[in-house]
Amino acid sequence: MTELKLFNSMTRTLEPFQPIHEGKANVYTCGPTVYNYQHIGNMRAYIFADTLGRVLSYKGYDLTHVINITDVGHLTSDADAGDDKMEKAAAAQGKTAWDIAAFYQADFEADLARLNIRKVQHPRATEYVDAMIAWGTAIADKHCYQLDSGLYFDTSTVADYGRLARAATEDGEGRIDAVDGKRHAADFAIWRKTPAGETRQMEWDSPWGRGAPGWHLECSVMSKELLGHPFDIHTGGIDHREIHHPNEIAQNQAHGNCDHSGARMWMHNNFLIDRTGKMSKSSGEFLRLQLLIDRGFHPLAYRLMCLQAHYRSELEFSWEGLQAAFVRLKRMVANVQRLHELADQGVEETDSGASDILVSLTLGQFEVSICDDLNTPTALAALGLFTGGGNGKISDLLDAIQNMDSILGLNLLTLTRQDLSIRPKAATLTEAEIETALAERKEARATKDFATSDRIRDDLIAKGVEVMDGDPLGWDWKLDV
RNA sequence: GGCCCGAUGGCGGAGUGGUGACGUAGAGGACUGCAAAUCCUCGCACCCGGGUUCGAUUCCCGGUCGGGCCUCCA
Repeated sequence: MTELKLFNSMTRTLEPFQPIHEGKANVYTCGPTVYNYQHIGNMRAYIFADTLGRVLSYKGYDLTHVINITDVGHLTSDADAGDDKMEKAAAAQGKTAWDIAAFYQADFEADLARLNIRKVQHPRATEYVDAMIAWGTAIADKHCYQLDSGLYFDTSTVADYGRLARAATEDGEGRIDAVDGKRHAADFAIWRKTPAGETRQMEWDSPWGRGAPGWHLECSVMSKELLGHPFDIHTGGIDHREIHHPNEIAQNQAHGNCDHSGARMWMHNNFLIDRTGKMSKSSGEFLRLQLLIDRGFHPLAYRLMCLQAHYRSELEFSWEGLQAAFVRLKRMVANVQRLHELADQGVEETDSGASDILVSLTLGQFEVSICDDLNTPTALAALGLFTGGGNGKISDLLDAIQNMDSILGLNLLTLTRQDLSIRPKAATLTEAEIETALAERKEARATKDFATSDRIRDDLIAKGVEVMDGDPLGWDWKLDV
C-alpha cells in the first residue's frame, strides 16, 4: 500500500495522512451560503472534497464527512449597517429568509447529486445558534470586547494569529474603512447586533443583544460538535485560507485554551478561472451547472474537467475545455460498454492487436498518483490505458476500472452513451423527429438514392444533429462551444 | 497601496537539472457510396532578460503578463 500524502496548507508541505483516531477519518468542508444558486466554480470545491473523501474510504478509513450549510446571512459589507445576504434575497423575491435558505439548499444538494458527490452530513448554521452563544460566552471575557455593533474577537489574545495565511496581520492600507473602535484591523465579529430600531427575520437573543452570529463562529462550533477537536482534515476554497480559516483557528485556540488550530491538516482547493467574468454572482448571469446541462453537457463532463487538473492549480474554464472533457468521457464510456458487451458474449479476453495491459502495474501507478496529494490528472492517464482498447482479460479490466472509478466518481460502469446524449434546450428537433428522418435516410440509402440520403443528413447537421452510421447510437447532438 | 501565487503545444493540463505525461483539437491512413463515428500512425510548446551549472523548461535574480487575498466569497 502506498502511503497517502496530502498538502497541508498550515505547513505548506506534503505530509503523510495519520488519523487521530485509528482507522477513522474526520473531514470538515466549508459549505455554501444559501442565498443564491451555486456556480460551477463553487462546485469545484465539493468535487475536490468528495475526491478526498473517496480516497480516504479507498484507503480503508471509516469516513465522517461534514459540509455545512450557512443559512444565516452575512453582511454584504464590513460596514455595521449593511444588508444581510439572506434578507436581501428574501426581500427581492417576496419570500422569507427561511424559504430562501431552504430553496437554495435543495438546489445545492441537487447539484451535488448530479456531480456524483457522495452524500454527507449537511448541518445548518441556524440549528447551532445556542451552541454558538455558549461558545461566545465561554471566550467573551478573555478574548472579546463589545462595540455598539456587537461582540468582537481580539486577535492579539491568541498565539500566532494568521499563521495559516502567512500574511502580515497589521493594518496596512486596506481598501475599505475599518469598523470604528476595533482594536486591530483583523479583529472580527463573534456576534453582530441588529441595528437599533430594526428587526430582522433571522435574529436571536444573546448576552450581547439581539442579533446574529458572526460567520466564522459557525464552522468552529459545528466542526467541534460533529467531529470533536482536533479532527483530521479541514477543507475549503483557497480564499478561506486568508481570513475565514485563520479566524476559525483563533476561535478554536481561545475556546480550547490551547495553541492547536482545531484540525490536524488544512487543505485548500484553487479556483476555477473564467476569463469571461461569468463566475461572479454579482454580475447577473453566472455559470451554473444547469446552464451546462441546458447546453447539452452532462454534469459528469464537468466533474471530469475538474479531475483533469490538480486541485491546487487554477483551472481555466472554457466551453471548448468542457467539450474536450465531454468527448473524453463519451469515449471512455463507449469503451467500457464494449467490454461489457464482449463479456456478455462470453468473450474472456480482448484481442485488438494492441499491446497487453499490465493490470497490476497500471493499478499501482494509479494508486501512486492518487496518494501523491490526489494527483487525479496522472491517475486519469493510468485509467486511460484500461478504457483505451488495450488487451487483457475482460473481467480484470472491468474490475480495475471499477476500482479506479470508486475514487474518480465518473460512473464509468453504469453510464451509457445514451445517458450522455442530452438534448440541448435550444434544439429544434425532438428525438422522435430525428429517428424518423434517419429511418427515411436508411430507406433512401437502401435504394442507393444518395441524393435524398445526403439531403436528409445535411438537414440534420444544419439543425445541430450529427449523423454517425458506424456508431451504435447512430446520431448525437452537435454542441456549440 | 500591502501580502501571496502562477506563466508549458490551437485549447486544457501533468511532470522533470540531461529522450517534454495525458486529454481534446489538427494531419495522414484504414473503413465508408461520400461523410461522421471507430481503429492505426504522426506533428506541434516549457513568457522575456540575466545568473548558477558540463547541461535549465525545471534552481536563483529582475522584468512583463495573469490570478488570488486584504470586504461576503469555493
